[in-house]
Amino acid sequence: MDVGVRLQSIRKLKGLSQRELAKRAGVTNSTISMIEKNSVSPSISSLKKVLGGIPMSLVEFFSLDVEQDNQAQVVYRADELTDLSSGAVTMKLIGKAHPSRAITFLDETYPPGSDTGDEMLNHDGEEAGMLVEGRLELTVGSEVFVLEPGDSYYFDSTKAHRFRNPYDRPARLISATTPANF
Amino acid sequence: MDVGVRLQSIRKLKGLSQRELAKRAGVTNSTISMIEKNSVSPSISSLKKVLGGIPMSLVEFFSLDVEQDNQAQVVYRADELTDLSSGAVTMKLIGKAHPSRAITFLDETYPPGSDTGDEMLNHDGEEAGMLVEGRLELTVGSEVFVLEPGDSYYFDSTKAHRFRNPYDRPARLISATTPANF
DNA sequence: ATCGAGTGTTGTAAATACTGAACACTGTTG
DNA sequence: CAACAGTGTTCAGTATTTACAACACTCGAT
Repeated sequence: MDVGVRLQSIRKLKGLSQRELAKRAGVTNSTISMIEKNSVSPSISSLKKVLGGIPMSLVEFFSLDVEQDNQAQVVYRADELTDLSSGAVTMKLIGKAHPSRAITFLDETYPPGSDTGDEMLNHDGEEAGMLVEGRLELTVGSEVFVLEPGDSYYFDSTKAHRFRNPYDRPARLISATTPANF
Repeated sequence: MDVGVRLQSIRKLKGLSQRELAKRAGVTNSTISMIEKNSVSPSISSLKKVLGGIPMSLVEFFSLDVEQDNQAQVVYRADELTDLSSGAVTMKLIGKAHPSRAITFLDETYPPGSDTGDEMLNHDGEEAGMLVEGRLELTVGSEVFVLEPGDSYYFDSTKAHRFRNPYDRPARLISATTPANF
């Protein structure tokens, strides 16, 4: 985890000295010194105060650890996607080389008659997508929508949701979910 | 922020008692009691220990505050998207009704000859997309790729990147970025 | 109704984090 | 070189957090 190293790199990135950051944050320079040297494990309240001087939220701060993956494959040809299909629905994942990815980006095809059941409620995360071909029925909570090509959606993954294709042509959907569930 | 309330609701959601969570986490029940009552502000190390008993990461824990937005618009028709175009490139944002969204989900059109400059390096976040129509040139770091319809990409936003359409037909791209920059 | 096992909430003492002031080290200026 | 303004580190004292143990309470079962 290494809170100290992370804080130090952020601080230097912003071009701040320990004293300067300390003044903005309302703590002493020694506090920052000790945190950066990992000689203490700061309390939430003081870390929050410190980050307030940057400024940066706790979420942003802790999100930075995922950011060290690199050198991974960038472009995936149409035939290189990872197949995650379950049942009739074809789901292809972009970014298989990113082990700790933040986004699940999918190319999904719903053949006529296909259906995802209600999904679990996920207690975090959001979901967005755009229909590229065909027509697709989307249920979110108690609302039902019919998507046409070019139509899109955005909702909290906490809400119960379901995709269904009761039409006679396949529907193709490009979607993004965060955080990654797969 | 209210760390206490959040911890308590997560713990109850998992069906754990203070003592049960304490045992799994390797702390005492009184610690958890006091944290939940906000009578102390736990240190990072102890909060991490506590969350380890759930289990849940610090990122997940702090991400839960954003999750309270609800009742927002779900489906956006093709003509309802927010236009974010800058210069020649047409960029349409899905999910304008989500003020604190986690994903920037865009429908982008690059006319022949268009180009995004090198973008700032963003020190967090990831980026994915799939080409739907036309051809498009993508530069990431020192590598150059030509995307065909159905081809996709995934990379860290920290890397310098640029999109360019030197061809004679418009290119249409669907992309997702996290965290939201707009 | 009492026992037992569960719950969450306190005191007090030990452990840990934070402040304030000193220190040692750089680079710049006169 | 000396004075200075900046840097990060360290140490003693103070403030806060944590463990351990006792307490009060609820709920079922004997």
